[in-house]
Amino acid sequence: MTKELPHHHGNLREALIHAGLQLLAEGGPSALTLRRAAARAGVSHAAPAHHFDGLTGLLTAIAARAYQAFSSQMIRHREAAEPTDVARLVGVCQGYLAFAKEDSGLFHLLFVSSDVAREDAALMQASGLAYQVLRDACLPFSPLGQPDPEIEIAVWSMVHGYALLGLNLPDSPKRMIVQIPEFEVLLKRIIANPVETPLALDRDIS
Amino acid sequence: MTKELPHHHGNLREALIHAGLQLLAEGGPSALTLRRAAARAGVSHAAPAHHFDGLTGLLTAIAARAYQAFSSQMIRHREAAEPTDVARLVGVCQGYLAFAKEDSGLFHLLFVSSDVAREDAALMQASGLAYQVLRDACLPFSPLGQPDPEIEIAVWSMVHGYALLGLNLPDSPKRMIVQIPEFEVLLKRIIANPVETPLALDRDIS
DNA sequence: TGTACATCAGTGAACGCGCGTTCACTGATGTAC
DNA sequence: TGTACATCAGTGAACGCGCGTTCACTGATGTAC
Repeated sequence: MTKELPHHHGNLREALIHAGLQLLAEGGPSALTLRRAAARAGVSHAAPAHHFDGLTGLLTAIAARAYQAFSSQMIRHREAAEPTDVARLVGVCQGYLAFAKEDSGLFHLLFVSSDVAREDAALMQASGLAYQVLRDACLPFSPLGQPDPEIEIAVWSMVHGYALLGLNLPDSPKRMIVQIPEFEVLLKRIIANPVETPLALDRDIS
Repeated sequence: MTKELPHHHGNLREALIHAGLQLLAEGGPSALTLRRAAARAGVSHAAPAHHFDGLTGLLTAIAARAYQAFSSQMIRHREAAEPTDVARLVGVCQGYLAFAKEDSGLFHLLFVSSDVAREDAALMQASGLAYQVLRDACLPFSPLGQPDPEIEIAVWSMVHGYALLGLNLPDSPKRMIVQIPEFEVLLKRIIANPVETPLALDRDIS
């Protein structure tokens, strides 16, 4: 807590990013301000101006870092799954949901916050890598063996909506539903029965 | 603009709600404050305290009104659709998406904002009615002829995720997708091929 | 119908808060010679 | 190896901003008699 770093911090930029990640994890989106991040990093509130272009700059750098954690979470769940195409896609989605639930402050930053410079190069690269994980997992289910926007958006929309309904759903409608089904069950409605090739299923229907 | 209403406003509560709806529509979630709503209603900034329990009270009243508009939008699209079960469900979803797109400030208030008193009775009633519209539209696709959480959550998650990705998606991943499919196409993956009864499809596969 | 009075719904000044930002400054670091 | 000096990375005081809230007040409304 007490830092004896004399005047020059050494790596304040990195320290501010980590402080911001902590603040978001602890108090949600509204908990992160420049002044608080500076205080958490043990530095005066004017110091961040030497490293970031205002609050937006700090938020953008944190968002890029958060996308990396997001990708890692999806990959971790994928690698822990059975080595089948279905299990790996389910795993990626479970990583998506786990990140949304466990790091909801970061999830909000990635998908909701309007204070992030979305055009930032590092951020765009990090987000592109994250979405590539999801797309790769969808590839085995594309009818032509190449990326298929239809299945990608179907899976992506469903997992994203499921994540956000779980996070933000008012209690009233939640109570209207007797039991929330597992996401895996919902997902299989999409991937097990491709509309285009109903005869190519590996379930025997004859 | 210039109001000659002398001291007593008449129906300030209603005027504040409408001012808030306007502010949200014009400037998004951050544009609505007590002071601005009061100014828009042509009244001093201290006046709202006589009608609402702080900012949260005003936001909650606005959210209840927004749920009514949300329901209306879904019903309007449903009634404009062909009188088939599929077309009506597609219509309800298109109403859902239209509301999210056209009234994104209100949509944010309903599903994202943390400044709303979710336990408010009027709000819970309004949200319950809105969700009932979606549930009713799903009913014809439930295998047992009674509400089926699985299909409801599947449809709900997908339409919700599709709406939010369309609103908040960073440009980078958007550019990764060649063409965003229409929601109707995605929806039919869910409702046309129920997992439980693959042989009961009305498409001929023999 | 008239009068006294309680209640209601506004006003406007003031408060404290945390915020991002600016500014002159100073101590530490790095470099040229 | 030393020395002069430019540059960098901090400090802390101060600024203005808009916010929600409080407070004593006052004009308008409604009611009892």
